[in-house]
Amino acid sequence: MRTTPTILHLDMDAFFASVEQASKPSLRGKAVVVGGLGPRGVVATCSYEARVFGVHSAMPMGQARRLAPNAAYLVPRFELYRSISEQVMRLLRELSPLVEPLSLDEAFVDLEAGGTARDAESARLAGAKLRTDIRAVTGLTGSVGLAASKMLAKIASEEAKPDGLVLIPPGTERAMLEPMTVRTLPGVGPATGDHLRRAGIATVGEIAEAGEDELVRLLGKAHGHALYAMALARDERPVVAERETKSVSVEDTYDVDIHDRLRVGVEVGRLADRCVRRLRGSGLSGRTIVLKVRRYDFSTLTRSETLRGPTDDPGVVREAAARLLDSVDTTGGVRLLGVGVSGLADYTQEDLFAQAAGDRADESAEEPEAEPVEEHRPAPAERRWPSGHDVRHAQYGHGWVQGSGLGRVTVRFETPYSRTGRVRTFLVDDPELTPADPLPLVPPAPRRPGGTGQARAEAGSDTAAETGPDSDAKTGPAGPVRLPPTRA
DNA sequence: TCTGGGGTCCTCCGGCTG
DNA sequence: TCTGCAGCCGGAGGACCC
Repeated sequence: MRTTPTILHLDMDAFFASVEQASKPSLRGKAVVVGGLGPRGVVATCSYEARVFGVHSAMPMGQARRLAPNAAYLVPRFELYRSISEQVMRLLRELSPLVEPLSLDEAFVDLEAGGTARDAESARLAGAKLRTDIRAVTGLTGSVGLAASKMLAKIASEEAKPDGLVLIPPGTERAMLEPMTVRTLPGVGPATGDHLRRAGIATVGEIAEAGEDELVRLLGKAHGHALYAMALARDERPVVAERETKSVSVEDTYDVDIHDRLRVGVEVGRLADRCVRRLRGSGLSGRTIVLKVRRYDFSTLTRSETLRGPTDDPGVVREAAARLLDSVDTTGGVRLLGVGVSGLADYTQEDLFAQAAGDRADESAEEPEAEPVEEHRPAPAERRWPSGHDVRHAQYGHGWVQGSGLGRVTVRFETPYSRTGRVRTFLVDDPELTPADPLPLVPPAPRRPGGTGQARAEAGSDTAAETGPDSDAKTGPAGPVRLPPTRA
């Protein structure tokens, strides 16, 4: 166990929603919800302003809309988030070569391995500088936790949220953990939490009191030992820069349950192709094919088949998935289908079957996906002009889609560095309106020497009220933005 | 309008094998 | 030759995380 708080955990604050607010001045200080907008969508992330209404991630979108009907609802723009995440990860790698990304918005850094910090004070300075740099480069805020282990660093960053830094001094860990609820510990979700609560264990201190044997009895060997160790603040897991992929899978939830058995078969084939494309894209092949089916009543079952050797042949994966489907009863309808491949190997051509199938496989893997059936897709206008996506108008310049429907699309013309912009409505096939790439959240540094400060100050404006005198901004920071109704 | 998508890890069970 | 056992592997499901 290390004795210095030199493991850093970074967690970007409400990442997707913050990116959207940074790129759209009119949304700053407003309730923003990012997630799937279809009938079965869920919330991916929401701004802190939306959390006030009780909205949280993983909540069904319908429930979120009931709680915060006036919030801005946007579809995720993963490409944009990925590019900003790369900027952040680059800053982390300047601190240490040992960076373990957990997702687009979270990572561990071993500061000791990078030589940037060997004691508490230098760790704190490194963390503070990181937060400043992230703000300068991306215009966003991140929370930093510093501690002697990964578990504690993660708990510290959670405590630091939003936009803060918390360092847990070595020696104080157990006293800090004791009163916390069991759900604080990583690996304790709703089911384990309930299980422990029924056994009279509600806090981390009570886990420690219960003893290791009792924990193993309650939760099994692996989970019991691990949880007991964590309750005593013992966590020796190292920061690991490279993680091997263990499986690749794709799945789709359908807006309407599929009842037609033939159609289920077609969808499974399509998913198998998509899965193989991803597999090949990563230069991998795999032995075990997994079919996942979620039925109309939300019951989920998986069927798997292990081949004699690894494959990345779409024909082989498709056939295996079809065989697995034969053993599943889909009467009543299915809401989700998925195909995955595990038992991965680096791409090798040991699979003779795949070699023999060579050309045919390549052809089918390149096939563009057939158009899904209309009933399972969003309305045409929403499909062409997704909410939140950037556009450019020949006359009015850069903006973003605020809503669309019934042949109209409503655009707000503003950029990350402008004041709150005005709204205009166009016909969906207006030739002057085209999709556009997102702009950087922070404008490129001006060429004149020493002139980077202004750009940062503008991009960092926090509330709509500060961004300009435009009418919409005057609803005040607490007033959620109202998207125009879909009728134009 | 109930409940996404892409992962990882663990447990349990049954069959096979030495 | 039969039986018991341990260990491994495949398959299924559950829990959790972001």
